[in-house]
Amino acid sequence: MPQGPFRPDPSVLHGMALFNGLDAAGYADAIAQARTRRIVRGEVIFTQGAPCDACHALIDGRVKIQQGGADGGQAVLRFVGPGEMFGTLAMFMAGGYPADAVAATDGVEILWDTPVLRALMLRHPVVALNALEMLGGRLQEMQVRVRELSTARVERRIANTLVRLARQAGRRTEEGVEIDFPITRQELGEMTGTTLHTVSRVMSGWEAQGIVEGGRQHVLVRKPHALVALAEDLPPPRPAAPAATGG
Amino acid sequence: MPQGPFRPDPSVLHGMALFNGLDAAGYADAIAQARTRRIVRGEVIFTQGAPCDACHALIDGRVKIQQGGADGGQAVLRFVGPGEMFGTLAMFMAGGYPADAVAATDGVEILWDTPVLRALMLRHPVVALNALEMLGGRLQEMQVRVRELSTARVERRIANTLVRLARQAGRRTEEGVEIDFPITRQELGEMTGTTLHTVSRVMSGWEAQGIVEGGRQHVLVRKPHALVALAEDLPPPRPAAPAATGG
DNA sequence: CCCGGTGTTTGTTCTGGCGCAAAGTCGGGC
DNA sequence: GCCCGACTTTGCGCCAGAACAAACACCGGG
Repeated sequence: MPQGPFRPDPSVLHGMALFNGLDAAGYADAIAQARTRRIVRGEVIFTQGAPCDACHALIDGRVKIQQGGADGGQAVLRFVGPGEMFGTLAMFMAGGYPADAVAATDGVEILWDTPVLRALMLRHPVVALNALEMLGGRLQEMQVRVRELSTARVERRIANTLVRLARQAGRRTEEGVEIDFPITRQELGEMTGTTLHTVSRVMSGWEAQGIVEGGRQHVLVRKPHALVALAEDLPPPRPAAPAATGG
Repeated sequence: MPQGPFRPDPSVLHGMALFNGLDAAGYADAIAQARTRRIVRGEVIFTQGAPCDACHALIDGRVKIQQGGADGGQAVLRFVGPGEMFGTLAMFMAGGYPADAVAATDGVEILWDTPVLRALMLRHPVVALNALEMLGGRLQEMQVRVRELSTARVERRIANTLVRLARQAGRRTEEGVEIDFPITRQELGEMTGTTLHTVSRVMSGWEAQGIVEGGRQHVLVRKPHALVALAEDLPPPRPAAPAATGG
């Protein structure tokens, strides 16, 4: 059942942090100016450098945000999930979108034209404060990632990346926590600052220890606690062994 | 002439991006609730994890923002200069300050208690929008840094770091562009995700080519264009030599 | 003027992880 | 059911850059 733009159901906004604390009139205001759109897997939603005409939020699906360098090097900045906004940075900055957005799965987005959302923020300052909170959260995450890339070795970085993915996009199953969208080793590499080869090697090692299980575009975390231990570089939790501390 | 807190001169706010577009009453409002404080070199202004009671802006001096990891690894996130705000992230997030702030030089800061600034933003939405612009700019910088750390080799990263420092804190002299505050090789290393040794080696190489000149806690960029070329990994600009392209 | 501490340079060794190469596997389309 | 392309795994050699180590320069203070 393909279809074009349509008016959103008001209830979708209630899950979005951007509108926390907004009164009913405000919601109506926001809804009235929004439009929604279906997205198909692989679709390029916007590209780095393109002028920013609208601000996006994802209702359903996953969108990969990546940035390419002059030298051709790519880095995956994040995967956007339902309820999250994206393409917001360009709204406050000259120079168009700072990254590419590509749909990792089919989905639905909701969007506001830039001036509309700007006006909305001036009319309802609480929305601006919510936006600050969101951007602040992302900034903090990026700072942590900068530190991580600066100081941690590859294995720990991959572990951290998987831990974050599991938290953000993990589906609990009886086998463990499963990343709920298709992701390649290449993409994991571009999220951690390494190559797909190293990601594959490291994950193979973990698989041999029963910590994770990999498949084609698929990752299952069997022992989340062990992964966290790796991410924090704690000594692996020995079942029972009062190992000497000195040394 | 040591002294304690004092009422700020209203003119200092006019240079600050946060108050762009604010009317006179708004300025008065902002000024009335602010206080200023002298800072001495080496002073710790706040530490990672400490509860955030106030939001800071620097009137004069330089402040280093750094984040430490559980493993002891440190990363320098940025150096704050006059007119810039810092400690703002904590205002929008639980968990206190996400990083340490240490004065790199003597200086003066102006600060607002967190609830005061929050209220100010609700009263004057344009301030919130300005804050979004600031945070957006920082987020974008961090994203670029993540990509850089993910994809670029050490030499290029150091070049980029110096280029950014020269732009942000460069003083034009007849010899070139001079970083206008004391900075150690260690700190440059922590800004680029490498060791002070590697920074020293790389800079020695550049010094031999006349691109930069180093001193104790001091850097002078003699050939900014050459540094930019390194940062972008362009082939070094040959004065005149149609060198063969083939390997 | 000497002295100690802090910061810098430089050498040597060692290794994590990248580049290259090739084979293997999976899934979807025809 | 087969084939093709996309994705993944694994081996191997190498090198950028870290770790270790030591000497050296500079600055401020006594």
